[in-house]
Amino acid sequence: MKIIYSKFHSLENEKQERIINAALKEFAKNGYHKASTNEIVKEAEISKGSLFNYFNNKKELFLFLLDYVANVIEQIYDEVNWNEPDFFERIRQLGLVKFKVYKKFPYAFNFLKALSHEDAAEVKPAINKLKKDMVESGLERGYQNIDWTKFREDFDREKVINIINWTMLGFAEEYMNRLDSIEDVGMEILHEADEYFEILKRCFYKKGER
Amino acid sequence: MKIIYSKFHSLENEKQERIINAALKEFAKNGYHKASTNEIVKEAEISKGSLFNYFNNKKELFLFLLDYVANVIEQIYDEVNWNEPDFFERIRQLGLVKFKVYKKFPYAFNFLKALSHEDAAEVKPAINKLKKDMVESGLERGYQNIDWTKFREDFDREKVINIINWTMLGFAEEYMNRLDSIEDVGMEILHEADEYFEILKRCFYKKGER
DNA sequence: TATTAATATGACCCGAGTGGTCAATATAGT
DNA sequence: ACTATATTGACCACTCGGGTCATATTAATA
Repeated sequence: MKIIYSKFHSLENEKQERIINAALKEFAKNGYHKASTNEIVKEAEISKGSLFNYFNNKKELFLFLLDYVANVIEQIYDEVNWNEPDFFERIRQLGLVKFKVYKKFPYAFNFLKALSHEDAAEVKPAINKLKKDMVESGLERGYQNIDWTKFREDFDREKVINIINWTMLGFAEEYMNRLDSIEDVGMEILHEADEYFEILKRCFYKKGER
Repeated sequence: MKIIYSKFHSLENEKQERIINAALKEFAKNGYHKASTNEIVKEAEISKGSLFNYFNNKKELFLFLLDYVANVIEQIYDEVNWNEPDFFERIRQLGLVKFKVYKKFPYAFNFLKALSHEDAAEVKPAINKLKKDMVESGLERGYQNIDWTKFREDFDREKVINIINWTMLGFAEEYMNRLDSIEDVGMEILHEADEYFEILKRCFYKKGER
């Protein structure tokens, strides 16, 4: 049975986002149990009473976030062109869409990542369901339609893919650390990422491929 | 002024390690403020009274750990052969030594990493000092004596180094996630890492270099 | 504008958990 | 046997947790 959270949804958008971001941040940082609703209402600039008016309790708030984030991810996947055959162009697109999400919900990915270490029994089943759904709908699409013939054949493909992904992850993290605030990520990040793509292409594509 | 913690140091080694690891784990996971001394004594299998006998209070315990970890890192650096000119051999060695430390203090690196996000005012100055010292003594040595002529010259060297490092970091993390417990890391990890080195060498070294 | 309905507020509740203490106990040394 | 040292965990004062609710503020209706 699906809960509708009508109280919350009839709020102005900006307030909704403030609450979502505050909650994502707090849960991501501290996990379900140690996350403080006091901290959330302070960050979201609403009163305690309001929060518990929109969501009956902490657990409902958390479950709402799970669902919300799942939808956001779903949306990301829908925006990507899964027919693009060039591997680098594909992850570039994925990066771009993720970047847009990041601007709106800076803590969504941290929240998602933290889920894997979550051990609160009350929310574990919901988390496992989310994971299952994401693997099914996500990895299913995964790298379909990619033109692997562009790649050199003398390397283990899985390892090459890992190197490329870890490079992007490492770059993104290092880039974030360079900034003072998580909020002021600019478009420059993509230019710099492209320079890494350029190197990796020349390493892993056959000569002459672009 | 340096505190000696004589009470603690006259304990049997095994007990010292149990306490250190329990404390590192708790602080790494929860940060200074939210770390619980109750949790630490439970994990270390000592009584509350004992902990506060060895260390007068939470802050002293934390400062002790800072100092201890700094020394461990220092030791790592001393074990590495800084004359080895081959870049990959060098970080392989570093990995090996880190691996040894990891077996003894599984949470030391998590603890160190968590320090950068620590915001407890009571311990901030000590953390900053540690960071300063580590950058000075560590990055100083850094990549000295490396034979850079082995590398292709048509790539930006800094970016290449980043790719290699991020690959190793990504690999290590992925490897850890594959394991059930942080404790059962085996030597196989090095063999698998070597396979990545092989790929990266063929990418970034000039033809014919090994 | 007066009245009602809907929202938003934060002081307050009680239970859980905090860092830290200390009289009582167990162990070791002589 | 006696003393000195090491260890224990019940206990304390206090903070902070999720959640409530009477009151205050705003919006809607007339």
